[in-house]
Amino acid sequence: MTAESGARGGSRGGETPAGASPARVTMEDVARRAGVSRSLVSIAYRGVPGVSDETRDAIFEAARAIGYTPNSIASRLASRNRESVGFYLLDLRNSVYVDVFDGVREVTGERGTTVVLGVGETHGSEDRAGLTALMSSQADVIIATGLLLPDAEILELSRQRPLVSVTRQVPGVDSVSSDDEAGATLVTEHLLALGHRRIAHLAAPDIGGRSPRADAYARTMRKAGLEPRMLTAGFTQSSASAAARSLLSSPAPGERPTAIFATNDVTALGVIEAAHELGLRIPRDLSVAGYDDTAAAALAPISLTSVDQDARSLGRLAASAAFARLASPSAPVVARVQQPTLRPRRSTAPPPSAA
Amino acid sequence: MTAESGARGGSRGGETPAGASPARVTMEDVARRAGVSRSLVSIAYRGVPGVSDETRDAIFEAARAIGYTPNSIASRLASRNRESVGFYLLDLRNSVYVDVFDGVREVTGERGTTVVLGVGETHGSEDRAGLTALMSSQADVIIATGLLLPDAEILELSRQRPLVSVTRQVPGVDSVSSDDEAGATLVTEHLLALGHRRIAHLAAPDIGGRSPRADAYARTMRKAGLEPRMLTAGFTQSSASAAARSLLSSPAPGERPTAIFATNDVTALGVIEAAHELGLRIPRDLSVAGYDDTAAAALAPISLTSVDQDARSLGRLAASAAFARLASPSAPVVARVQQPTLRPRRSTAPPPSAA
DNA sequence: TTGTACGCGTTATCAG
DNA sequence: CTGATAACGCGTACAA
Repeated sequence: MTAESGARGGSRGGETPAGASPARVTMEDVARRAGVSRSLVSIAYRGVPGVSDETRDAIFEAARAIGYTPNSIASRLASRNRESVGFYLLDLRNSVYVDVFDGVREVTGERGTTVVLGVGETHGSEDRAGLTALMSSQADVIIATGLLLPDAEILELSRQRPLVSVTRQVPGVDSVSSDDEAGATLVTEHLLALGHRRIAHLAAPDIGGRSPRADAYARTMRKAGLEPRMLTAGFTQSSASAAARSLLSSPAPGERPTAIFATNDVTALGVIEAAHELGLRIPRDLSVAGYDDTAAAALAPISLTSVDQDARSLGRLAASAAFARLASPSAPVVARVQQPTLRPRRSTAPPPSAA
Repeated sequence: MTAESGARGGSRGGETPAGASPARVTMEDVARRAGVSRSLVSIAYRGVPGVSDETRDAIFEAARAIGYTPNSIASRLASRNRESVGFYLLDLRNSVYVDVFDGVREVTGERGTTVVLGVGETHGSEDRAGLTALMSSQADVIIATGLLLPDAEILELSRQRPLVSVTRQVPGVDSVSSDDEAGATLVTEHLLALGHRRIAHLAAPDIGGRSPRADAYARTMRKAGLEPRMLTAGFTQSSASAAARSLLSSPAPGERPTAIFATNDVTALGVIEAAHELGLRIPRDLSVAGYDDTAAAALAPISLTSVDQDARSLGRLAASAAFARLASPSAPVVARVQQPTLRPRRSTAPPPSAA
């Protein structure tokens, strides 16, 4: 990402930009131009009955002529429309969250609701800022995925504004999630069935909630009479890579895990990177599994075994839940859970010893 | 992405959600609770001088107690602060745009400006909606990357609101971009230097602007005495994959290109997919190069030769340009251009014949 | 159908 | 520091 700095581009013949009209054009202006009252313009723009087709056309024509753009800020302030949804996602670089977003847009799109976006940061672990920004912007309900806050704080925030947590269950808060225990169990059993015994788990950082994936991994290992072996890394690929590197290089050859189950695809990619650096081939020397069935996992050269939680569907359900909450604020808390699907790919195979 | 439908989750003991307070708490309420005037509360929240530290604390304490969240909607309507920036990006799945966004956030973050997001759709080619949404939300300047609109329409939109185009030059509009001709030339020359002669280019759809990458490819080929061979695909990986599949399977063996230069990494990944399906190995049977130096390109198993345009830096420059435009609306149009860097990786190698 | 008047929650000004 | 008052641009009865 280091690139030569740029040359100053020419300003084609000293042109002056077209935009930048200092005074904003308002409905008032449109009304005046069209020779009608401001209320009529408002009515025309909202599409409610009360304007003749001709005058309506005249109004839009006038608006176009003077370059009017409706002010949604003022509009939302004036109207009691309690139907706007805010969407918060942790990380734009993890496509699960983007999938969720797409799902949300699918249903909000149908209802004509606009969605305000808030974006967090994996390194700052500061969803607080993004979340409160959404609240300040008067989102009437917030759909959040990838929340890093401890359960207690999420519950507290949901006290200020209805909140639907996606991808993560939070007691006392509406949520739509996938059965992470089931998914992690599927992965671990898959690895066991292939003949692996030294299976390590690269867990997500503790964020003051449950850790269903890690728990299910550990339980399944113990049930098979094996000792779980966990290590923790951050949320980024590079931090996972560093963790995996030390795991794979330090122990005695016979100690090294033959398979690593990473808590998600992003970190699984980090494991793959580390393996490459160490000259370990996948899956010959090491099996790797992730979680989320990200786009990258499906790429042929990667072909990462993963778990599909159908994030898009989660998004759809979350949007429905959000609207339902808006409709009946005091209905009981809903925790919807979906069943995930294992997607076995070439990154997992029998261990070397079993070959 | 097809997953089993979900089971209805239990509603833990019929709890009722915490949130959903029908009446919104306002500054008025805070003022009353703290025993001060509304003006003072406003002053306290804006951080302007005029409040003693003690009363300020008291105000915030009162606000916390009754769960007050400032209403940024009302605030922006009332304030004459014309400094808000809207950011539009085409596709959340193409990490270049996310890089640009990060760059923008870097500088807006320093200035404390919040950024409103608008997201487009690659399949709909409808940036209009996203853009006008940003205008309606009263963004005072718009930074847009991945614009699909024809030059003329962009120019027209920039008439309504100052606009900075990132990643693409548009005559008459502020822009920050990378020298695509230079980058594409680097790639083509790289392939030529490796000994390739049958080099195909997978171009982006025509969107009514210039096509610097395709042009540079064609020019460089001709200069080497070779016939350019172009085909066009959509913006998605799958459409690129389909196009590449037909290109690679139909022609007679000796006709098949030995290298494909795709217009960006997303489509290059599509080419890689197609090659895998056809049993062609990279780079042994086919060299592949992309553009953008996306995260996926750097992954060891992919190792895609690409061009780094330092999108993050583009984002930074765009934000600066946006603020500059806000400061002097009638300054001449600026077109800043950065020089890209070739990132040769393992996906490109000498052609089979030269081996 | 049209125009009037009030309110949304804040900012901003100005005289106390 | 306070309290009153005028915007901000528009939604929304209500009356004409």
